Amino acid sequence: MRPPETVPSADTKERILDAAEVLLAENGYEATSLRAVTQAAGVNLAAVNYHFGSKKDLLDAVIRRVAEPVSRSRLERLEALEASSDAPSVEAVLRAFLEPVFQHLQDSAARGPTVFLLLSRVISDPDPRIQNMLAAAFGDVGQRFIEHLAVLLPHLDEEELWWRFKSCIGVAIFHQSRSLPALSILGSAPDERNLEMTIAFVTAGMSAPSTS
Amino acid sequence: MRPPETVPSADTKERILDAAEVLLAENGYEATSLRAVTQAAGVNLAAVNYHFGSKKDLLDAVIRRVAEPVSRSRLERLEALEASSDAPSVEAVLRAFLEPVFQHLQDSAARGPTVFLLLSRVISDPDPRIQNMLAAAFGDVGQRFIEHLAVLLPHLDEEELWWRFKSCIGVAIFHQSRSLPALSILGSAPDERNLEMTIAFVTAGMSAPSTS
DNA sequence: GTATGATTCAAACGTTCGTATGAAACACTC
DNA sequence: GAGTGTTTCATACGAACGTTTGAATCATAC
Repeated sequence: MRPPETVPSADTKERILDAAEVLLAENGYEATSLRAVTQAAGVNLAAVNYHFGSKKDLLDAVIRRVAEPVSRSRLERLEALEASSDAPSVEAVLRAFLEPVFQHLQDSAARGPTVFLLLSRVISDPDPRIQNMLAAAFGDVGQRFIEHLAVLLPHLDEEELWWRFKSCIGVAIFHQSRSLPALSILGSAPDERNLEMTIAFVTAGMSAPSTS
Repeated sequence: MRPPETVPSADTKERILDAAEVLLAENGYEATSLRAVTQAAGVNLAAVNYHFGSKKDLLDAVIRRVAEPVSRSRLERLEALEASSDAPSVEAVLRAFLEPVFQHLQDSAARGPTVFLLLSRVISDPDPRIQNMLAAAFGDVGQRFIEHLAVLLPHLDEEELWWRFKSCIGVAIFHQSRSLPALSILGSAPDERNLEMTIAFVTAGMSAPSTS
């Protein structure tokens, strides 16, 4: 029988999630062994399969835990824009999309710089199982943002609108990755400047004249 | 003794490279086994270690073979711009950077859409060995382009210039990946339109007002 | 305190991996 | 055609992997 007032072994589950988040981000999915995760979490090897079912299900849980607060914050900001009387600017919409990422980065800074490094690793994985996880975790919110951008940028055909929105995501993801460290030699910029530079770039890109 | 007019077993080496390029792009480095590569290439398992030394060295060879024609074409176009009498536009420089990628895509279309999918997989790998491969394969050329952009965009401090150039790479890479297929539902656009949409986006982003 | 279900644990299973080995097959020179 | 260096081949090795198992431990209810 499960007493409803206590979640059984929430501690073990969370320690596994914490360790898995860091190690999956550092090494990627395939190169992260459950032995390394359970050792870092200080739990038994079998605990992963007991609590999550499989390695893939653990990845799914990690992604969901990261995505949920970001998606919620994005929606809140978008609804705040909708509540305003006049139409928002492109920059305001993109800011509502990007700021929650940086905010989550700062909130979890103690856990290390690995929160969205994980997404930069898994997002390029063509495995349909993983792409479905991402679509389930972020897809609905992305759709909402595209609908708003379509109103603000009516001169773009659907194809170019989606292409540009995907470009915005690519920029944000790429900067959270550890790609091309040679291009990040100066990379000690505070998160706030990184956010402003990103918004300036993608706002200009979004607002460029149509190619059609 | 090696007769200089024939490269010994160039056929086996190239068949391994062809198969490895596709499989590494599809599945990533860790999830690609040498058994799958050698079976797809129709050669013996031991041929990889004989011809390349190790799995990492095979990846290195694959990256180099992809990077070399692109880097050479990029440099040629940049030097053509330098030879011109008047200063090139930002768009012209970015076009010199991006067009060789799309050209290589079309040239190797018969091998499948996997040429740069590979790069989108390995570029997010924090493994220093892999990042060093990429830096060796692309770094010098990137440095040359940054120097040109610095002249054309003197109002950007060094940090923002590098950030924006990295953003351009992020956009190009992300679109070559298979990330977020839901955002590519219309993705039957011809390569040429994809190139023009990319150039429009990154030219506007590069030319945005400075945030400092 | 005893019974019951949830959780943890050490140990093992079968599989797959990258790599190494030594003999066979080949290409070439003299 | 004997000799030499190169390439291929079947096979094996040790290690690491995800997962399973069954007993031990814990927490709770009666």
